[in-house]
Amino acid sequence: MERADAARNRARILEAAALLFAERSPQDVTMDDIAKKAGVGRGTLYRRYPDRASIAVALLDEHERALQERLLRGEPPLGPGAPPAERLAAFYAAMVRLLEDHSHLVLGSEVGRSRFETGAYGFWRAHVRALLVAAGTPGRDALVDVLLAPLAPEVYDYQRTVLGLTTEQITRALTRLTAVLDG
Amino acid sequence: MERADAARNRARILEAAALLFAERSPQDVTMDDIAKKAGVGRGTLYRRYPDRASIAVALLDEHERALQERLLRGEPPLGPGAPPAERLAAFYAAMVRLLEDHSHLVLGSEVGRSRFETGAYGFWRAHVRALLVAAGTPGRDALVDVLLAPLAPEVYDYQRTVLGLTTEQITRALTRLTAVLDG
DNA sequence: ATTGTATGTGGACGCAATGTCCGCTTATAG
DNA sequence: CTATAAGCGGACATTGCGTCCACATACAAT
Repeated sequence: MERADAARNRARILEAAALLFAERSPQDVTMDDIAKKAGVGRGTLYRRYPDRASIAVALLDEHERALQERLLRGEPPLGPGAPPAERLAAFYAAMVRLLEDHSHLVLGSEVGRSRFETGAYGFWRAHVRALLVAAGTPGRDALVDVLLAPLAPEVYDYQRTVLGLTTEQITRALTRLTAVLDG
Repeated sequence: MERADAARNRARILEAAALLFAERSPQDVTMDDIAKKAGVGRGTLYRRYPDRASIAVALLDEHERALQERLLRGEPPLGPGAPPAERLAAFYAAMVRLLEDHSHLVLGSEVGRSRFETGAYGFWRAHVRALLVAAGTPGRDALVDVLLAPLAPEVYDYQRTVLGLTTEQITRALTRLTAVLDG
């Protein structure tokens, strides 16, 4: 059971981190910045969150949970019921929304390899793999990560920020990937 | 024109870096390690290579050039002449070889966003885009990076190291992506 | 209420790596 | 042989990380 002061500080930390992540590039936010803004000491911060990524993950958590819930029990085509290809397309569209709405958080949490070690990646992976099974697509195990790769925050950020593509263009391109299901 | 001692030191630095990158994880190799192993001072190292990534890029350069040459002027299906889908499949196979043979270098050079800023990425991008144009595929500009995303070193490394997939499995999965060309 | 104690706090501290700076050295040209 | 531009190298300041521990405080048991 969590003590009252601990709970208060956790809330302060998350709030401060959200503000800082929103106002500047995630890797320019130091653990010290977060501690200062939250009004807690360095040790208190490290007690719960060993690094920046874990804070961003905590902040993302609720949004990701909401999407996961819709994937499991929501209406088709996102939820169960629709054909696999349509469900995959709906999943892509939803992920683009998530990336767009919380790009700063996602960039803060999932830099490089750490992306694969989050629980969320495991969930997306299981979901897409199930769709591949349902569609009877061979070579699932390798195809899953291939299909998830374009959702890497760096890729999305590059497409949006550097190339100046719209969310619609990206969503359409991702939708074309559903062609690999039936083949 | 480059002075003799400068050329000697450049060679020493690259050789030392190659050894170090081969023997341990790239991010565990510090600039200081490289300088020490090369027998040069810190300032000498920084004079040419502002960071680890630029050294890895230099080391990768010749291998990438060789592939680029084959893409431009080599035999089909890698070089010009074959249908776009086959050329894309051949490109994927060649990139898997490159990633496999030089994974440590690639991981050292292209962590996260920096991948998109290398000249090599620009080349791969132009190549794949040309294939999309040749195939008459719509939505090129967004599709290019989607098709290149699974070649991100982190993704490949995750598939090989953590999931334990074979190069064949990965190549086959990538080959399936060529389905998006005709559709 | 009081007190005991487990839990939590906070900032000082040591460490490791970065990138810069500048006096010294050396290659090369005339 | 000498002038000089280019290159060298290591000391230094800086920055961020993660730990540690003396102190504080919430909560429960009496």
